[in-house]
Amino acid sequence: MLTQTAIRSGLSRATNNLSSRAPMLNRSIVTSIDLMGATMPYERDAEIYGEGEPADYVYKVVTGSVRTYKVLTDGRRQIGSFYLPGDIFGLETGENHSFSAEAISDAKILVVERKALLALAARDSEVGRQLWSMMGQELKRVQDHILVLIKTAKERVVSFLLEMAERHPNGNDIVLPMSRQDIADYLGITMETVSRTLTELENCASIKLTSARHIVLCNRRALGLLNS
Amino acid sequence: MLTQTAIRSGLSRATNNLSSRAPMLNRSIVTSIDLMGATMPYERDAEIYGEGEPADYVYKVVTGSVRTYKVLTDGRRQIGSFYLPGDIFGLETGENHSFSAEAISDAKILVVERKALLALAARDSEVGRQLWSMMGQELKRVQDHILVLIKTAKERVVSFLLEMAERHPNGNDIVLPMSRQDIADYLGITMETVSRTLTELENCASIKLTSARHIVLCNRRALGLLNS
DNA sequence: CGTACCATTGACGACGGTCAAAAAACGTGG
DNA sequence: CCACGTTTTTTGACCGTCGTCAATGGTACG
Repeated sequence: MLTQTAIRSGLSRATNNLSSRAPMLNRSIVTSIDLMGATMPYERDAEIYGEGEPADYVYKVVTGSVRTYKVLTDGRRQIGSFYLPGDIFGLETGENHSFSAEAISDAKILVVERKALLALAARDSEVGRQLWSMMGQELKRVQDHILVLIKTAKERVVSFLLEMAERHPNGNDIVLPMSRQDIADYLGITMETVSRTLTELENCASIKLTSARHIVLCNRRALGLLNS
Repeated sequence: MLTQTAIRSGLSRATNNLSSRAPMLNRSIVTSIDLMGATMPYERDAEIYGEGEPADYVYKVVTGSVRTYKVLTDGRRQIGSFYLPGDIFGLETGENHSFSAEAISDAKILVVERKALLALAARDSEVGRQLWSMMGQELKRVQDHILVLIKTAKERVVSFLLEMAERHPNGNDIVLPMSRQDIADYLGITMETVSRTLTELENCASIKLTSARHIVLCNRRALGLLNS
């Protein structure tokens, strides 16, 4: 696991690339982050940050993937989101992280100081707007998640597949970085139900399970109908 | 139902109270809104705004209460939040409302122009911070809602009761403005299950149903344990 | 080639949904 | 204030979906 100290020393190198006094107008957050951050490696299942820790850094997935989650008192785990390459996560409105974050697979993560980002936003109102809009996207994502959680098990799995296909570069082929248990904890159902539903979808020729982690959507029309 | 025109004419009176050029430093959003807005009456079940409509106004409950909701294609309704007197709602990051809003009971709602609020935020950085923090509260509320939706029916009802008690001024007495159906659509279960669970809680002496809409929490300790 | 780990499948039961009826609460007009 | 009709809530009976527990099958990695 990487220590906060390791992150700091990595950043001290990176932030030298970017004079914090130079004006940077009309530059998008996404490109700004790339210049401001340092890339850090995390291995499979490594914690990136824990729930309740100070949210001093903002993160962007370079390679690999990430899950954010909470664990209830009785041990049940709820996954809040999956983050794929290009996604930004860990940006909070409060002082502390409200979820924990872990690498799903070995991952390279760009780490940026939060205060550097906020300082940039203060100088460049365009960046401020983009921060606001990112919060909005996050809110929308969570609201959509709620709509998934009131559906039947089959609908949840279909929603998940369509969401993943949407976020995936290559059309109907999906390569899942996460385990069945991760999917289950994201959808609020059990691993067994996820597995059963997938084979059921395969039986009605809507999908093809090339391997456990590689799914092909064969009948998007049928999936759309099943999605509520 | 109130028209947009009616809102506008009400506001034209109100905004005259507040010169938009006068500096207003260190004033909280909540008090600012009170001065900037016009109070409008809505009767029971009246629509305040619809999903997808331009989010040109921000609202604050004066009396009565409000529900925000979405209706899925198959008719299922998901209630996003309940808003009680003092609560602010309808603030969006995007241009349009992502939920619909209705008065649960006859209500008086303070209506404020969004752009007036944003203009104020631009001049007064404290107000900007408060807007940011309100978004954060909204995000937290939705995230907590997700955690409720993965629990059992009994736990959901208990969570709901505790949430309402928390937001209520007077200790263990809860007066619910909303119907069983509203509660059900908020918790992702059926009306019947809500009702059954409440009588079950009454049978084990955790609550007392003085009337259908008036609930007394008798054994907070027991309820806390049931909340998982 | 063996050993974990992960995914699938099966059997069974419980929780909660559905449909229907009864009871209670509410509002309105006499 | 009461009688009546309407709406809301409660209760009952039944059944389907999904969770639980357990065994089997598959895959990756040393």
